[in-house]
Amino acid sequence: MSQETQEATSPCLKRTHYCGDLRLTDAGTPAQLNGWVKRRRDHGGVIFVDLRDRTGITQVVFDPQIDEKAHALADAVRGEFVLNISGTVRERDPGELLFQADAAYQAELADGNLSAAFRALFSDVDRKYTLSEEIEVATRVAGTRWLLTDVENNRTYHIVSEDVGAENGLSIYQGTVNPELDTGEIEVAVDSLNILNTAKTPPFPIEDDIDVAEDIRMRYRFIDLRRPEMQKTLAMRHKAALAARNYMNEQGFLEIETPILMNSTPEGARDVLVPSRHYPGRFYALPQSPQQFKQILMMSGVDRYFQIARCFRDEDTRSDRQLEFTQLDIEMSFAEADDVLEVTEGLMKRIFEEAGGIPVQTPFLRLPYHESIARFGNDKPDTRFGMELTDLSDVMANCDFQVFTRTLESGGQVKAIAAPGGADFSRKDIDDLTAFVATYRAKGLAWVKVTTDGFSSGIVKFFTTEQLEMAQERTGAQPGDIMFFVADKPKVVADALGNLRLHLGKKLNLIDETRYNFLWIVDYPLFEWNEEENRYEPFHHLFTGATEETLPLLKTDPGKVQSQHYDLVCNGYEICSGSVRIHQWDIQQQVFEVLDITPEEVESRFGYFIEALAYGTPPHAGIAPGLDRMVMLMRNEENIREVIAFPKSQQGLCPLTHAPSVVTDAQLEELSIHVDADD
RNA sequence: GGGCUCGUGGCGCAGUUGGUUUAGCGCGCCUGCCUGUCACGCAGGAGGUCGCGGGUUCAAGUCCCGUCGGGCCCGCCA
Repeated sequence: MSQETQEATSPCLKRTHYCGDLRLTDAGTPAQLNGWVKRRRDHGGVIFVDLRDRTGITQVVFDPQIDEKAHALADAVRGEFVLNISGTVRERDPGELLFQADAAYQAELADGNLSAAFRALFSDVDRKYTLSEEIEVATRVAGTRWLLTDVENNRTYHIVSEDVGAENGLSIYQGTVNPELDTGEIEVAVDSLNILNTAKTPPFPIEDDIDVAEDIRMRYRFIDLRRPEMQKTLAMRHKAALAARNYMNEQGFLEIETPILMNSTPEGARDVLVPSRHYPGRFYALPQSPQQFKQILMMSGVDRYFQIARCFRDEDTRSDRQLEFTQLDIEMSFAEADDVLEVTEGLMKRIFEEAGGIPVQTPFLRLPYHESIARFGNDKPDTRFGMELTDLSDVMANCDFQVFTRTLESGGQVKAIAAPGGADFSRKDIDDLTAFVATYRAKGLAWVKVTTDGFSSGIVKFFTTEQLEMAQERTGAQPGDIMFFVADKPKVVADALGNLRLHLGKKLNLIDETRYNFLWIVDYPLFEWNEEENRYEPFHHLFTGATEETLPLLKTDPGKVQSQHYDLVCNGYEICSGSVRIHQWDIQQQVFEVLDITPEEVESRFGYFIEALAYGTPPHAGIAPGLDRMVMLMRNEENIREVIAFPKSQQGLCPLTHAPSVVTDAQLEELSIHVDADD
C-alpha cells in the first residue's frame, strides 16, 4: 500500500473551516479542512470521502479531472486516515434529469402539498422514486429552483423551472443533496491532498448507535471518543462547567483551589490514601470533598467560595457512582438555607439552559424528608410519574392474612402500590417481581388484581371486601390494574416498594423522558440511631447545623433534632447535597457529645478545625452539585461512565492505562511500605 | 464480602436433547472492476478451535468443577 504521506513542502495545517461548518452560502469559496476519514466510496473514476472532525462531516470529492494527483493519492486512503485537503466548496450537482413536468404543477411547490397526479409522475419513472407521505419542499431560488426532500426515503430532487421544448416547464432532477447531513447541500472538490497519517482498521465503527461491548469501547476510548455522541457529551460537559463558572463569578464567588493531598478523616466513606515519603507510615488522603477547607475559607473571610472540585471515595462503584467524580463545590457566609437554595436554583437554571438547552422553572418544590420516604420509599424520588406508596397498616390490622397481621403486631408496616395495566401480568411476571423485591430483603410480594368483576388473587379470601376496596381507593387502582403489597419493617417496605415503583415505572413506560423534575428534599433528621452499635450517627456529616426550633432537643432527645440539610433531586437522582453549618463552638461540642466523640478524639481528628471555629466564624452554608450527574441527566444517560472522558471500570480499574499498577520494590522501599499480597 | 448475568474470527450474533459436516451468519477487512455515491454497487478472497485450566465421555463450543475478565444489583457509599 502506498505510504507516501508527505511532499517536500509541508502542508499548511491551518484550516479555513471545520467539517461541520460549510453551507450552501460558502459555495464557490476555497476551503482547507483537516479530519479523519469516516468513509471512502471509490467509484472507479471519482472517489468520495466523508471527512469528519469534532464538529461534523463534509463530503470531499476526488475527481481526476480536477486534480489527477490528489485522485491517485486518494486511492490509498482508508478509514480513520488523517487528511488535510484543500479545494473549492461547490453546490452539489443537481444530478440526472428524471423527467419533465407541466408548469402548472409549480403552484403545488409553494405549500409542499403535491397532488396525486404530480406524485404519480415520480412513480412512473421508476418504482423506487415513489414519494412517501413525509416530504418537504424548500425554495432555493424563488420562482425557479426548489429542493424536494423525501424524508422517509432519504432522497432529494432538484426541481428547476426552465424551457422545456417550446414552453416553460419543470425539470425534475434526481438530486445529490444528502438531507441527513448539515453540510449535505455542498461538497468540497479537492485539488490537493495530504495524507497526514495512516490508521489501523478500528475495532468498531466510529458512528452513533453502535452495538459494542463497553469494555471494548473503553479499551479503545480514544476511538470511542471520536464518535459524534461522545463529542457532544464532552462539549456539553465543557459548557456546563463554563456556565457554572460564569454564573458563580457573576454572583460574587471566588474560585479557590484546596489541597488534593490532605489528612484522612475516617468518618463516612473510605479515603483514597497516598503514602508519605518523608514520614514513613503516614498517609495523605485525597479529598472526599473539600468540606473542611471550604468551611475554613469562610472562617478566613472569603465570604463566597466555589471550586470545580475533583472528589474521591474509595467505595464500590455503581452505574451512577465512580471512584473519582467532580462537584461544583460552593460555600457562602452570612447565608441561610434559603440563600443557598436560591443561588443553586439560579445555577441549575443557567447550566441546564445554557449547556443542555433545557428550560428550568424556579423556584423548585420542597418536600420534607419523611414525606418523601412515605410517598416514594426514598429521598431521591423520581416524580415524573405517580404510583406512589400508600400505607394500609390501619386497614390491614384486622384482616385474616397472618403475614400482614403478624408483621403489624411486631411493629412493621403494610404498604402498597398500584401498577396500571398490571392485571395482565403473568405468573412469571409476578415471580420475577417477587425476586426483584427480594434483593431488598422483602420476604414476599402480595398482589391483588383489580378487574371489572372484582378482586382476583389467591389471597382475596383473607380480606373483607371493605378492606380491599379501601386498598383500591388509597392506591388509586383502576380495573385492569394490579396492587402490590409489602409487609415488613419500615425500611424494607420503603426499599422494596420504592424500587419496585421505579422498576415498574420504567417497564410500563410511565416516564416522560423529556421532563426534568427538580425537587428539594428538606427537613432531614440530624442524627440516625445505629441499632447495632447502640449510638447516634450523623445523618450527613458532623458539621451540619440544626434548626433553631429543634436545637434545644440536642440535650434531651437528639433523635428529634431536625437538621438544616437539603438535597436537590432531579428525575430520581440526587444532584446536590448541602447544609447550613454549625458555626458556634459550643453547639459543635454538643454534637460531639451526642455522638460520643471524646475530647481527645476531637482534638486529634479535628483540632485545627475546632480551633478555627473559635476565632470568629461567620454563619455559613453551602452545597455541592455533582457535575457528572447533571451532564448525565442532560444527556439522558443512565450510566455515569458515558459522561466521563476516561472512567474507571466497576472494579476500579482504568481500562486504558490499567491503573492501579504494581510499583517497583525501590519505590516501595522509599515509602517504607511492605506489601503483603496474597490476593 | 454476596447474588445474578455475559465471555464463539476485528465487531455484533447463531450454534437445537453432547456426535452433519472442513464451527455458520451479518458488518468490517483485503484484491479487482465501476465518474455521483453518501449503509454505493458487482465479483472474488483472507480471517476463529469457541476466555483460561482441569474433568466426564468412544465423542464437548455444547455437560461438570475451578479460574480469569466485563456488566447489573445488594452490602458499602450521599
